[in-house]
Amino acid sequence: MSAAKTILERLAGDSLPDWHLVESALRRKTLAPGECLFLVGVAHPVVYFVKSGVIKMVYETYDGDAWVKAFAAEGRFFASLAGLSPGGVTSFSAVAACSTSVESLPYPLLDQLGDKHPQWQRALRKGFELYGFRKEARERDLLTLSAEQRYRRFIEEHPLIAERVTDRDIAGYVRVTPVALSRIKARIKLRQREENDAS
Amino acid sequence: MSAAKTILERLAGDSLPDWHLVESALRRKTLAPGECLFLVGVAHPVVYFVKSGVIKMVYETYDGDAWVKAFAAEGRFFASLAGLSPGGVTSFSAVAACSTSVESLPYPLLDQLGDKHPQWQRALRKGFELYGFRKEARERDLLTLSAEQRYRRFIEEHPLIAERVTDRDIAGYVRVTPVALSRIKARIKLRQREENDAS
DNA sequence: ACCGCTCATTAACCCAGGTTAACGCTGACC
DNA sequence: GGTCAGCGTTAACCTGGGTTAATGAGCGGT
Repeated sequence: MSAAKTILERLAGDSLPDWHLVESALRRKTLAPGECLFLVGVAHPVVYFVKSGVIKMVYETYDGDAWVKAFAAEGRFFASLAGLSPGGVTSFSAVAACSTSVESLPYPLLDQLGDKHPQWQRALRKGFELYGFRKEARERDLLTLSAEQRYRRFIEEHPLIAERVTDRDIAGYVRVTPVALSRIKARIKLRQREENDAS
Repeated sequence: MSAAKTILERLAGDSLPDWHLVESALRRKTLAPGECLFLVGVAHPVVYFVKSGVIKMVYETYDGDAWVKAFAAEGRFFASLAGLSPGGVTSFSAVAACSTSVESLPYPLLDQLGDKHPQWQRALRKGFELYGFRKEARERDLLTLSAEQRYRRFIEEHPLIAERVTDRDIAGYVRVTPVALSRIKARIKLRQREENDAS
């Protein structure tokens, strides 16, 4: 069973017709740590499904900084929305944060299936709904939490990702430099020690 | 012609069947500056369409800070995605940033229409797609730009909103305190004056 | 005209995080 | 085994933004 099928049927809440069309369009790819799935600024109307490992989605600035928009681990799907619409280009790069294997589907095919079958249209709508929902949560964290709070939340909510990616990438996700993250970790450790001493 | 119809048909790229059902469910509301459209944490499966004015979507933290997630001016639609799904509650509050009039539709009706007509399902999907697209841009700005850059971009891209809302709200959107925004503005003005003197 | 309110600005002080650089560790490659 | 590169940590210094407080401008209410 492909990862894509599991993920899409969970979205649809139903089995999906014409699956053979999808099956033959499905591509599998394995990436070594640091290997690039797609670059920013290219036409790339493709949806990815993560089978194992972790993909990081990265924004790069002119001055060479790289900030991590999001991680996607097993069971997640993702795409650059900007790169899906005709004529659009990706707004970020996708890079393997550790050994990772993914499946991919061309978005035009999904779009066609959506026009043909209500189950597919529904799956796509739910997909965008979920995607928007995640972005909303991320946006809220960036707006309302401090750097230390964002770090703590990430460790709590994604311990399995945290142990597989470098601190450098975690820093990029928390939106601080690696140096600052190191200080934050030291601060937390210090406070824990103080609490233990007090008790 | 209602604002909702214009916006939804633009999304669908088509005319929408069963519009009379929508028409009778449509509610119009006018808000004074500072008046609240809905509060955070309530079940509120409603989609809004802005006819005139500006709505600000606000995250409030425990310690009383209020950060502006987004503004919606005429021609925009919005909703709390978290508040749309059954059993979910809104993740932010919506408040009029100036005199504003809006139209609203219950989401369950739209969901039903989506199951019934492909044109509606398509409109909804495009709606979520667009919503996600906007979040993606906002997320990128928060990750990759400095406070000053975020301010400049906001002024450039939304001059018509900027002139209708308070600096306090702009500060909340840029994610700095009003004091810091004032300093940023002073810094920009100072630099402009220096440039003029040099020439 | 007066009051009271909110908003924008400015100053003073403080602190978290950015920057640069040094150091040690580990793991890949020869 | 030796070399080299990248990572995480720590220290020193600097800066942008948070905090608090004072001031003044604008404005609705009486």
